[in-house]
Amino acid sequence: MLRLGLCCLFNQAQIRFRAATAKVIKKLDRPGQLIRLGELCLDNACALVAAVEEVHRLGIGAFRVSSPLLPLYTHPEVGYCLEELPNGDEITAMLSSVRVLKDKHRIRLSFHPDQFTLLSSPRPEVTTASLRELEYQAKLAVLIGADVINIHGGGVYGDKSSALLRLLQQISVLPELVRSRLTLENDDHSYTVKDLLPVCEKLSIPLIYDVHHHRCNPDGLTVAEATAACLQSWQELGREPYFHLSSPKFGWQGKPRSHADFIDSADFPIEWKKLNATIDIEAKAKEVAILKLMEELALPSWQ
DNA sequence: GCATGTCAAGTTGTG
DNA sequence: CACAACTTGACATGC
Repeated sequence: MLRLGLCCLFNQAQIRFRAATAKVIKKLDRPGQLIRLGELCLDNACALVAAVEEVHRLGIGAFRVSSPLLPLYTHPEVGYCLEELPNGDEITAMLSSVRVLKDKHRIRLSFHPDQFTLLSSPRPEVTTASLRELEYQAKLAVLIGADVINIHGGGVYGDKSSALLRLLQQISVLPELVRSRLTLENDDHSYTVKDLLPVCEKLSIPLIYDVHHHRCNPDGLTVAEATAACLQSWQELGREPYFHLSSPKFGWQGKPRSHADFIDSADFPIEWKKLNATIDIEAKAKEVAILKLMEELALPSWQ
């Protein structure tokens, strides 16, 4: 059976994740910082519990957790670990309850580190910071029971084959907690499914197939072929395949890259309908867009 | 209250 | 060269 996934935020439901800027946190002394950050973390852990409850209630089967769930965790100056926070135990307990709840409701959780997390950069400081971020997300993934940390290929730096070699090398030496969750996704201007497949195959890393990116940045493969490649990469690991879907904001003329509020059901690859898989829906209207798409395509509720 | 400017980070493409 | 886009606005500030 197919399950659709919500990305990070809600539209209608009153569930909000809090944020902080380093500039403001830096004005506090260290104990003050840890108190403030601890409050934000606990609020966000509570919001994540509410998020899992809410997607279950709506019949949505997956949720992408936003990267700054623990704000500024990996910041070079104000970064911290849970053990340092005065309410660290409480936060850890709340995150564990997310795991229990998502198991109970069979909700799949994932992470998608943002654009600064790259494993193909020739700059060591970029790689170091990316590793730190990936280790943070893996630690969080263990706590809440997320099985996916998904990244893009990153930059090309004028030479794609060298960049792919660096990507391959960096992934191959990742700590197991990260590597066992890491996935690669085709993006909309540099790395296609065709580019990433050899890396995925060599490393036994699954591929997340984003059909919208594929349509923006084609590689000669058909949607059916890219779908099959994605399926195989997951199924040989005995894991549930993962896809991304969105619709272009201004149609396919001009610049189709930014995401529309809703999904045009014509953009849904019909061959996906019969799969056992997760499809993250990237649409500005969030859960409202997912419910609309489920209705239009007569997809069953995930409960 | 509400409008507005700012926020850790990388890379690419557009105007 | 500046700036938007990327998976996503939220928060502090000033009126």
